[in-house]
Amino acid sequence: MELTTAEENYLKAIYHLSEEGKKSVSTNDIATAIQTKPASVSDMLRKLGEKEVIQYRKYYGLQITELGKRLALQTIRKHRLWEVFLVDKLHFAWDEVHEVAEQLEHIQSPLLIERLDAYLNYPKFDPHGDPIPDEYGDVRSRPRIALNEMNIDQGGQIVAVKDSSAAFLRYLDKVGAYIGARIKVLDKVEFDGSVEILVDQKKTLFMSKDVASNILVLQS
Amino acid sequence: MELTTAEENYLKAIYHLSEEGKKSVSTNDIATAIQTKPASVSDMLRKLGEKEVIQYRKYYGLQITELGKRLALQTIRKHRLWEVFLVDKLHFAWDEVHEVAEQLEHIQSPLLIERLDAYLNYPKFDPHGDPIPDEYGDVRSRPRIALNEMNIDQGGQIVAVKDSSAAFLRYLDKVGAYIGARIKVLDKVEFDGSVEILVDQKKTLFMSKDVASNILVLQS
DNA sequence: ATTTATTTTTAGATATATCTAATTTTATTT
DNA sequence: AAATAAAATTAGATATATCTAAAAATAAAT
Repeated sequence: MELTTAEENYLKAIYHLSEEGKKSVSTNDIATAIQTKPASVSDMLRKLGEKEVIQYRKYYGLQITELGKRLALQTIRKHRLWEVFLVDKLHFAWDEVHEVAEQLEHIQSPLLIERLDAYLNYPKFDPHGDPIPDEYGDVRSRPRIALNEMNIDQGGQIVAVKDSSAAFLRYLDKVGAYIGARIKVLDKVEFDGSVEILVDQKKTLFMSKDVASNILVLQS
Repeated sequence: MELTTAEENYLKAIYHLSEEGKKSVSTNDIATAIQTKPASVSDMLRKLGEKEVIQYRKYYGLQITELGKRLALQTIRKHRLWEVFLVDKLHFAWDEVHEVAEQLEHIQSPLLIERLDAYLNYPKFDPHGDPIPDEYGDVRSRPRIALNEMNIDQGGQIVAVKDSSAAFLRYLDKVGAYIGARIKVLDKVEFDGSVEILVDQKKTLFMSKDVASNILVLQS
């Protein structure tokens, strides 16, 4: 089963929206996610339905099929592996990789991905801390918690960010709260939800609730 | 000027056929080279003519323009750099690379190609022995200069070291002056020949003359 | 339960890239 | 030079992917 680049992009968006715990994925949601118009989405949903990567009934909504999930995860796997390559090998910054990976993820060559995976040493997480599915679509996801929801004296490791906008990533980089940093919660201010944390056992950092709620931590 | 993937493929074929010393490139030749029908070629030639990458007069034939040559060479450069990557880094056999490189050559990202070039150590030939054009389409290599001989405000990219002892490489790695890093000379101290440089537009670095004179820079 | 608003879909256009079949132009032969 | 062959182009279709504007279906509000 072969998908076009456009179809892959739609399916990936549908997968992500489905995973976000929403009861159903709307045509409008997809249009927003993919920066297109609802009319185009309707058309594409019909096609994806015919290809049986989603179950689609007009006006009723859609559900991604097992086949669809498998294909979406393959694309996500490729995207994240390329991100690792760009950051680890080509010294791209976190916030520079997305656009390029969006293109690279559509390259068709199972051998290429197999070799790339090996070359990168079978990474389990991308530079944003998101898990990389294996070739069968399995993910080893660990339980993660938002930084602002941790208790005082609890420790852990920053593994991902919710908001991966360039501005936010630049900010994190600047204050030294990189993916992989070991942190510990020193204090929480009830009033505004801000937190004080210790980074790598040396630097203390104050963070607003807004910032902290966008940082995901693997508790230890 | 932006070309579509199809246009890039046609232009590349036209460039190759033109280089083969033939007096003129025929519609049929192109159709054969690109595995398509003459009717499709006629259509595309009109479009390429409008975009001024070729000079085209119906029934008379075509000639690739300077602009066309430049764009074709850029695509060829990308194709051959990816081939080097696939063979040198991912251990593809030389006869397995073509198909994948045909896809990779269309990825749009000047930064990616710049970094890839650096990562591969500025190869001059691909695995088939064909020369890799530089970013201007030239096959000749540009002059490199020792870092301590650059002028203030001049920028460039670290491309090699004279002294490649382990100790020196460790030092470079530690301060973040890796091969491929984009640098700019911020200041020079007359007294001892030391320099201050900006690395990747964020980190400033001081270097003694001894260190700087062992670093070779490709000026931009 | 009607009316109103929102969401979704369809109808009809546009743009790219391709094809087959028909036509036109150029080249070759007699 | 007229007839024939070859090459190149146009006309008209098809397929993908998108859009705007209109219509249809569902959801929300009075």
